[in-house]
Amino acid sequence: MSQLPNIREIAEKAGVSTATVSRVINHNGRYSRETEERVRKAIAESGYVPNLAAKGLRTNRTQTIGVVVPNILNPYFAKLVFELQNALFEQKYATIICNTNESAELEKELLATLMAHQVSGVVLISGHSAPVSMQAVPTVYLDRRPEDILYSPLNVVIESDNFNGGRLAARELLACGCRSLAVIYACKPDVSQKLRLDGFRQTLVDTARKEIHSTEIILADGSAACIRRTLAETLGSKPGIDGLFCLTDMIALGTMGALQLSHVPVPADICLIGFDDSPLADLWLPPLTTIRQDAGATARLAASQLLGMISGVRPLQQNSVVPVELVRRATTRATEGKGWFE
Amino acid sequence: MSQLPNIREIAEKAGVSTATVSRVINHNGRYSRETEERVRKAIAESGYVPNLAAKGLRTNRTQTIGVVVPNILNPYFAKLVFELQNALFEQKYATIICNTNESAELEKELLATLMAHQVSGVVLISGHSAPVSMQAVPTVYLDRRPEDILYSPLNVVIESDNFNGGRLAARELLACGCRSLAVIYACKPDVSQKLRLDGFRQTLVDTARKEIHSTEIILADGSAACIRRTLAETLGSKPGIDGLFCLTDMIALGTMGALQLSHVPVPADICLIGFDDSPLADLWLPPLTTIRQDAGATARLAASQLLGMISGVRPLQQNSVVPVELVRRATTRATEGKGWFE
DNA sequence: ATTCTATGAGTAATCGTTTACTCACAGAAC
DNA sequence: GTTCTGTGAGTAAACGATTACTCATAGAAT
Repeated sequence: MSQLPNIREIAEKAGVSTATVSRVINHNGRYSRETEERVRKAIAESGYVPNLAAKGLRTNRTQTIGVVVPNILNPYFAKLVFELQNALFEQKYATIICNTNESAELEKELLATLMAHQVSGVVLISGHSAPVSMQAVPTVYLDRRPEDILYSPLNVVIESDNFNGGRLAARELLACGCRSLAVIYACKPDVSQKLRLDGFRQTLVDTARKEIHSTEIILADGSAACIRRTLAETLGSKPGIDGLFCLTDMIALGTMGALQLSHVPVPADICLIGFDDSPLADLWLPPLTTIRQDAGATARLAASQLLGMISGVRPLQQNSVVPVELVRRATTRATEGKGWFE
Repeated sequence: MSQLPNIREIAEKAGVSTATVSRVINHNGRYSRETEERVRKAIAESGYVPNLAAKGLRTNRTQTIGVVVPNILNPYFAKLVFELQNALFEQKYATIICNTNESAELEKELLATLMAHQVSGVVLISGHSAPVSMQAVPTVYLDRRPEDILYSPLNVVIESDNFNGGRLAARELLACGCRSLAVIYACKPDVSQKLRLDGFRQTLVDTARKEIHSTEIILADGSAACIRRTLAETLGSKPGIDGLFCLTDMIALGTMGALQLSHVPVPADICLIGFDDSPLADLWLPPLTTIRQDAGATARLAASQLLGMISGVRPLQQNSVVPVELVRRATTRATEGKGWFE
């Protein structure tokens, strides 16, 4: 039960005042080289670690960032969180990660908890905007932009170039020779997903070629069973579909599973393209062609903007768009003869 | 920039002292029903949230738990963390999650950060034991048991019944009629994996049947490329292998990919069984037979034991073993004729 | 010799809570 | 009428850091 040493003990041990110890720790203020050495020695010998609760109380800076995520079980979000954490830890910030399970109510509760913990900033992947009580906390909206976001020097949005992603997907399918396209998504697309959809539609309109048809497949939910059912129905009523754009990788993998079960060769009969470049996309067989959102770049940008706002820098722009790129793997290369299956 | 309200403002608004407000908030001490109502009203009206840094400073209880995990990108660990978080949040505890990327050095640094944050307790999935400076913090070692763990009323180990899991895997393969088995794992198995291996070996010894052979395939690393290469070599030099036990699901999926690429039908030619019951096991095609570690049960047990220790209860046992179970899916059912592929 | 300036370091107030003491008051017991 | 007991609520001292002031000293400038 030996109590942890506090700053007073260090001060005593080094024969200085607590103020001096604090100054040495924070490289803040003046002290002689000799004093510094004595203090550092005392710290090292006693294994002293400053109490961040006390520090946070005094300075209102807790060195803690709250990250709110819809579902950490989704590999893409896990990647995003992983990268965020790395970037923040480098700057000595700890990360409190919260799952909302897509529930707006739970999200409110979690944000209140984060406020209680006096987080220095918040990263929100949510699609909702934060309550007014949080306007004083620097916030980065990541990946999903809330519709009713209130712009302020403490709010910033970072999102992938979803519109262009949708366009790239459409072009790739067309380049593979697909003529009857379908886009497939869960019934309540968020703002980001709508942009992907817009980019896709716009591209088809722009090509303005009579022989190209397109339809939309809307899923009641994202489960494998639902995908199988809905896909079977659609393929039954509209035969000839030869290109599918799935608005997320998870849906793409579910779709691929459904196609494999019905012995539809991919990409020979149907080309398939996802969105996210989830770690699974590359692991799957056949590896999924997809639109890559660069989780590392996005997370690093989010971290730097957030830390900037925390240290009082007004963000240069309220809205950053991270480029996306097509990652061509095995589900769109129009191969000769047989595909990966059958 | 309106400052958050503090307890003094609430006290003023309700016409009582801060002590009374605190007592009402913590259901601690005496106050009349009428006073309580006035205080609650003031709290609700001002959206007051107690400052946990101050509370933690005073009480040494920060309502925060540190969770240290080797790699949150591994779906099984993600599930564990997810469940832990749910269980802890229900009890009003926040969770700081840290990734060690399997680095012992980074782990030390992360633990120091957690100490600085005055966490109330720690959950460690690591294989190493915590440094002595952390002996005062209640700790749950999860999933992987450190070899040199120091038992104390503040240390507890929770692990799956790995030995029995190994046994179940061996029995399942034998029940499928496999006669030439192999177990496949990465070169530095941790304690848990060694136990799985022991259970597997022991079962083969126990059956004591001459016609049953077994070998071990040791991977230099867990990458898909390495699995493919090593597997090809082994299958080349020792033909006839008809049952594979992979010590983790991720290895199992890599193995399955390698087999699919070499057109080996699963389970017709080779039966395959994993360990963990990662969310991917069920998503994959064909769905993977595996030994399920119940992440939900494990996490809930960990949370309750940790919160128990935090509130001063001596744990009943230092070492809890959570049962595992065989989940039979499509990679071991010896089907008639063709398997899922070819 | 006096004043000025720069440097190094200490004093003490402060952050927002909790909680050990203290106390006023009302009713009960004597 | 006095003492005792229980209840409700206030006072003020912590908790461990940071930092605005203050001050002693020494060397430079006058």
